[in-house]
Amino acid sequence: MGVTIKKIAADLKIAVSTVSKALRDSHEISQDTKARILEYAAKMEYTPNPYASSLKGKRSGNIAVVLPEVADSFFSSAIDGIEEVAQQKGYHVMVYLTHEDVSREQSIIREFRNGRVDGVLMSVVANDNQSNHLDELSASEIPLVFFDRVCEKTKAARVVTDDFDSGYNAAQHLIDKGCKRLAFLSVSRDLAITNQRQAGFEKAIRENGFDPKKNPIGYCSNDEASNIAQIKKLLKSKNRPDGIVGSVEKVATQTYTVCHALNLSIPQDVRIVGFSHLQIAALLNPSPTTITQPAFEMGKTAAKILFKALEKKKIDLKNERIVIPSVLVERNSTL
Amino acid sequence: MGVTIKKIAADLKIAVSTVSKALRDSHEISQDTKARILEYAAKMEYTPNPYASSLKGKRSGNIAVVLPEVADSFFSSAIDGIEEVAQQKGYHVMVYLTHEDVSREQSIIREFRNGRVDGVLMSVVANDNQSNHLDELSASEIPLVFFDRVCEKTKAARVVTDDFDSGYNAAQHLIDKGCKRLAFLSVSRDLAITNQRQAGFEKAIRENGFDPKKNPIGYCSNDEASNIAQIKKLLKSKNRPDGIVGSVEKVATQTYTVCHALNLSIPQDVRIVGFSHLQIAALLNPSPTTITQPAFEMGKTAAKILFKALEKKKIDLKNERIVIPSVLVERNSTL
DNA sequence: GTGAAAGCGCTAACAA
DNA sequence: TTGTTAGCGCTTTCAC
Repeated sequence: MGVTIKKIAADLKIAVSTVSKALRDSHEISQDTKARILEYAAKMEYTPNPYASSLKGKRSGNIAVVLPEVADSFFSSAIDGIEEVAQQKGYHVMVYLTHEDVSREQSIIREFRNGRVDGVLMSVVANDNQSNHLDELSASEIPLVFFDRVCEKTKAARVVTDDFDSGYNAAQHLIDKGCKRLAFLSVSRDLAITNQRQAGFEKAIRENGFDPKKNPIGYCSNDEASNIAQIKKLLKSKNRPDGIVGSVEKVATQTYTVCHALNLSIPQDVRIVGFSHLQIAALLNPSPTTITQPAFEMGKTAAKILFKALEKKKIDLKNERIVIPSVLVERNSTL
Repeated sequence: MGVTIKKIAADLKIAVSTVSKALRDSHEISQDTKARILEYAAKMEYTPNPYASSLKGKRSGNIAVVLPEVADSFFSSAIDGIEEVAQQKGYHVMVYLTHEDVSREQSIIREFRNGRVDGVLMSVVANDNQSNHLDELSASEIPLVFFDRVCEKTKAARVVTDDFDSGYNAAQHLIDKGCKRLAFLSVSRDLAITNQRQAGFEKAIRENGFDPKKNPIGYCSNDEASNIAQIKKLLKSKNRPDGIVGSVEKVATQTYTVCHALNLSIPQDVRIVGFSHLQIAALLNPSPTTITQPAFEMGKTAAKILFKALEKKKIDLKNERIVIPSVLVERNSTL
């Protein structure tokens, strides 16, 4: 092990409690001793053992970020924002990937019960209508903040984007550009955010007097091949849609792939709007019109809320709800 | 707090040590008591406090992954691979971002001195010729494994790709396609991997009888705007190169951006090969020929090596060196 | 086969 | 102002 308080105390022939207090800059300790201790500690490159103090009811200094995946520009940017705030606050970030698997999510969450982390930031898995594990966590003393993919049933702070409006805007944009037959590609009936986006989409459909039956909703999965097959089927159908809203980045890029494969030109044959956070959107062929989500900001904000809860134990943030708007960035896929 | 061993012992009116042993399936404990304890623990949803046992010389169960950034498909895939192995082994992954800043890297590493993590996986910052903090870590009992961006001076296990050969292949591929004047875009004079790639590039230049002076090496930075300006200057010069090797993903996409801005056609005016791990490469305009690095595999392998060291304390892996080859994927940027 | 007790590094009453 | 001591949850000798 490294240098401990005990060793410093022994070397300096003083009590451990004196050292402990000096290191925490207690007013009880004289300037002289404080200086002597601080200097020696610095010289010895003392670093406190975080887990020893966590045992004494203090914090471990670790927070958890639970995500469906990391190979998605939305989530990686969110991590970026979270890590930035955490580093600033002296906290450490643990990353967990659920790969859209509820049972993994459950076992991950359940491991948090005994002090591993002080707080949890999370985006839930799709296809999940179980929320016991989340409710349990929410009921514990460990603060929980949802970001992006929230679980509606569970009481917890949440940071989301304006999903309903974005879905509406995406559809309306396609209609404005002349599309007559839209399709919305969702990923799950159980995911609040895509349901919101879908609801916005449907509102635009109705407002424009379109027939909902002719403007279908497709449900994609976590399996690339089956998504491709499904989108292919959609785009080969007699009544092929001429405008598509991709509710998450993955289905938007998969739609691109299918269009390339079927030799459908974007935007001539099909116009596409995708929810996305791609840095390199401008380089795609053609560059996609996107609903660009404030991923970095959402991560940052979620982390800030969490730290607010961590710093002042009293605050109850369960009703906190922050909405950070997305932006429709027009590019060549909807010319 | 949650349920502790102490509580279980009290409830069952037995000694804490008995409970502890039963939970670790010690042979000292009778089947009966073991069963009774295990059942009760399960019922109470007992989860051990990981940090209490870490204090007793045991492991915390946490490993650190230190990266320059996460918004890069190479690093996010690497995290994916690392997290997969870690979850399997029951370890937890802490992510730290250095943003190419040595001082951040130093303070992050120095925080590892006192038990926060059991082991470290890392890709070093560019522009760093200081390695004291890495040497210190390497000398400590905390095992260290470099992946991708290694520090040559520091003794530690390393997992890399075949950088030299990949650089050579990239240049040779451009030459095969008819390029007469190449450029290599590096990111740092201090980064072993890009230096290796550059050395391979230079070998191809020499072997083909090209004049090194007319096939320049450019050094990009971490600042997007200045890179764009630099690449712009290169591509506007009288002796504009007709073939470019981008040594990391970022400079490759930046080169694309510049070509679009200057109305240079790829591959007619300039051919491009980029080191990259982009999932959606096929969708770019035009689709780029890439040196595709085995990011996921590298992460997995690095993690496996680390766990090998963690499980058997004796092993010294400082000389371990694993090379996982990259693959040149030909697409339309070098037609 | 079970239990009592010491101790990991640190904090916080309480005593001096 | 400084020191003594107990204890956080757990593991591990060593007694019984």
